[in-house]
Amino acid sequence: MEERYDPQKVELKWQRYWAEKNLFKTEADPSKKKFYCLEMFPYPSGKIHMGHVRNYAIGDVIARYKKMRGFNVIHPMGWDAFGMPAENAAIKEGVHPAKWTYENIAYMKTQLNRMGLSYDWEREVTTCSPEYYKWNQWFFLKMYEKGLAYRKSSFVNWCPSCTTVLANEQVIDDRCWRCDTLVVQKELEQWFLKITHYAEDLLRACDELKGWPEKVVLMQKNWIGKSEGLEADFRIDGTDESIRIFTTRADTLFGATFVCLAPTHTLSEKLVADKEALKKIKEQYGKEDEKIGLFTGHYAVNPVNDEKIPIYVANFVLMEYGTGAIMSVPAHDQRDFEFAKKYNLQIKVVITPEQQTNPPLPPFAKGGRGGITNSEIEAAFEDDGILIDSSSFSRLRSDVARIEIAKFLEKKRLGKRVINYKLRDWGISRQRYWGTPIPIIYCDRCGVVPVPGNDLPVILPEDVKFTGTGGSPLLESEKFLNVSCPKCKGKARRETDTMDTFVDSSWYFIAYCFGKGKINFKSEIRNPKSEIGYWMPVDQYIGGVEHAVLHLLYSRFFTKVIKDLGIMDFNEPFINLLTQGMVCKETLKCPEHGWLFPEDVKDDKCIKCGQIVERGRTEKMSKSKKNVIDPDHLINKYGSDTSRLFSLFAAPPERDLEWSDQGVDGAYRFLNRIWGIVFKFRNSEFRIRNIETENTIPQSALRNPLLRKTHQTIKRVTNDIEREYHFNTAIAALMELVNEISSFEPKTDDDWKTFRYSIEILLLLLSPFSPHIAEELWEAIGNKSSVSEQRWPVWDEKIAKEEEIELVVQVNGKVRSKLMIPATLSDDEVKQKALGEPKIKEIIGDKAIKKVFVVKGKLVNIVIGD
RNA sequence: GCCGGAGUGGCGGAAUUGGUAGACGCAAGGGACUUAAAAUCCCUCGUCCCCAAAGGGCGUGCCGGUUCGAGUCCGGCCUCCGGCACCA
Repeated sequence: MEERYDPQKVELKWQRYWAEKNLFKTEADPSKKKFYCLEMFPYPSGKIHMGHVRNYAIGDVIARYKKMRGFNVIHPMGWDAFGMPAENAAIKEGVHPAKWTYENIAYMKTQLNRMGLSYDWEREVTTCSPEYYKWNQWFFLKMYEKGLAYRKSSFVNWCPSCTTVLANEQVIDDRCWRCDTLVVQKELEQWFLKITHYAEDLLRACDELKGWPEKVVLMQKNWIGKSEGLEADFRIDGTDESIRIFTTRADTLFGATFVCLAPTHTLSEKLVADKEALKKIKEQYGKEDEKIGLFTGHYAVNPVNDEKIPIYVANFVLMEYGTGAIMSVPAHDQRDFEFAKKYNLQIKVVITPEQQTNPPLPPFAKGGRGGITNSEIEAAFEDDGILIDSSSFSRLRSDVARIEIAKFLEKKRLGKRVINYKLRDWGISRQRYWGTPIPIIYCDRCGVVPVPGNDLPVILPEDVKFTGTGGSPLLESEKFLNVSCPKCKGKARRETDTMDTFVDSSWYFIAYCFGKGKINFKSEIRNPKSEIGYWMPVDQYIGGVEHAVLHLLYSRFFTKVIKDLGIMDFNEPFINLLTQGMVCKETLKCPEHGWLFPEDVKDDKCIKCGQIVERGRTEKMSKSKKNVIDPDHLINKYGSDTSRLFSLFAAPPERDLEWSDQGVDGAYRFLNRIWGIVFKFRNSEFRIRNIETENTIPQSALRNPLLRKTHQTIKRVTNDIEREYHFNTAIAALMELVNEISSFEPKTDDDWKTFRYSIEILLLLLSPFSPHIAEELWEAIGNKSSVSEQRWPVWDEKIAKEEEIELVVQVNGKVRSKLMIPATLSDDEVKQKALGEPKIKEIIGDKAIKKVFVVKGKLVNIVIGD
């Protein structure tokens, strides 16, 4: 053994050893209890970043720990390999997306291996390979058969820069989530997956997600956005037609003073004569900055009171939600209020706050009831209250009135109670090349024809041109485009759109269950020996919170579809979810040169201009803010054991982690100290006398403080890992043990045995966090087999227990004294000890003792009078 | 605006059920070793009063409450961070 710790040498050695022994290969074994540990697979962008390091370090600790606890652990990794950056690289640099992607994968795989992660690489999946995406197409066809995949024309978010459609959730503040370009609306024929079919299931099952962070469950619930309301028919005056509206506020129906249609509503086209004006509204559709409307020239009849109210087309009414038409109640809805003000429409108050019914009705109705003019109201009153001016429903409370008015309209057959969801069907069409081809053929004679199952996969052709202008390169590929119709054998064309990459990641965790990446879902339908049945669901999923809605919701949706196909029999894919925090670092900003790298700053000054540099707040690592740490550099300098250890020690996993270069030094020092301890042991006389491992603790050493500390540490580390993976405190406990071992001077053979034993335990406990050094030192103290094949140690409560405790004595809640007492004393004895303490006697003096509280093993509080 | 979460030393963070606030680490200061430096080891380290010690006061964003006892529970506020946001 060398005196100096050389992480590069040690890590390479053990990475080779693990690979040669194929130590992390797993096979289904129904006799063993399984544990599925999964980290979100990366997009192969070129290099891993610190977010990955953290994510995968967390997952690896869990996988290694569970393995030592005796579970049959499946811990796979793969590549989310379709996506736009590959195509952008093709356009910019002329590299084919496939080449670019596979080269990135190769490099990133070496990076992951350098981290010492315990993956079973035989299960690796790559979503851009035909063997993988074939099943995207297969699922699509299955959904098509069941009516869960359909095509419709709709307005979509269009990013002019990426020349593609974006999902609603890919639009952030009206801008493209990738390139920040302002998104415009464009009408296209799109393929949709009917996730709304499962809206209620997905919502209800949220309550089963006990192992998920509450906030993520809440975000899912909000996204699904269930609301109960009423659909009501407003007849168009002078015609037989009517407008169906949706409202959650049936109690305000008497306050409706106009009706608004979405610009794309079929009736808008019918009712508006001025097509130019309508077109303008359409262009402004969904724009949040301004509400604009257009009077149709027609009137609607309010079904509750037969009042005639004007019909408008308004840009703020969404076609996608409810019925695409609303009744407007400006007195009780802020949006309607703003619209009414702008177009000078009537505002009628019908709800009044509960406490203020009598006598005045401010601030809404200064002039009493009726005849209220626009100028008298400053804002809509949106809360529930008591109904007024609502015929026989007046004086009812809002919650009651909603039901009563709904019943009334149902009886008249002019309305019905309905449930609405914010959740929309999932538009999966992308006008992009680097994705899964949608397996559909368009025939002039037969129309839309699905590709027959036996013809899968529809291969993405490689010989296409990337111009960067216009639409998808597939449009130019005659070979791909022209096909004979599967039904009539006539001339037909292929669909050229590809699928949203969220489809790929919606089932990859199931794909890992197939050994050696041989995915075959067909053989899994109603298969009692299914490997999916053994491995799924995922016991622990770990990833960034940025996927709290999209990826997780889509995966839940796919799980339900796959269950309905008879492939699996559980509802939810991920039992436990851990959303790790971001990796952040201090930022540096020069007033002239903007963000600076740390090496551009000397003595708090910018090396370019000499101006004082502002130390900005710590923010998520990003290239643009120049506060990133490159994992390659880090591992070259300190090794992966140190990198992993620090990222686990600096903060609990779910919280943001602030990167600190000195903190990394500290972690490195800690590993060096352990190295030093083992080196000391190796060179000890005891070791030389006992070449064969001596590993029994003699009876006479059972009360050794180091042995006690060792058992206390097993307990603490185990509990900290079990208690929501609090690795930071687990590592702190290991540091305490190392401090204790360092200061321990073995003299007798018993001492040496205890010394060796505590080192052995230390290495076992350390191994999930920093596995390479643990292996190396495990070997150095004389063990033959790999540390990762050992069982997790168990503590003995009797040994861990302290013989003496420090008793805190309080008087009136203030700490006045501390004394050591035997741990075995009864409450009464403890009380007497406390009262007998000279200092306490002095404080009490002749004051009356009112009460004495004894907290077992901890403290005594004596309450005295003045 | 709505819905969440969080505020603890110079810093990252501990405190598991209401029971010693500040574990562990970082930084800082002092010392040992060394020709010197690095590395390593030892000591100090919330704050105020006191020459110092002993001792004591204050202290977990702010104000109040419950309790023998509150970082932890309750009520009200402030600040910061996330998510959602014309969803009728």
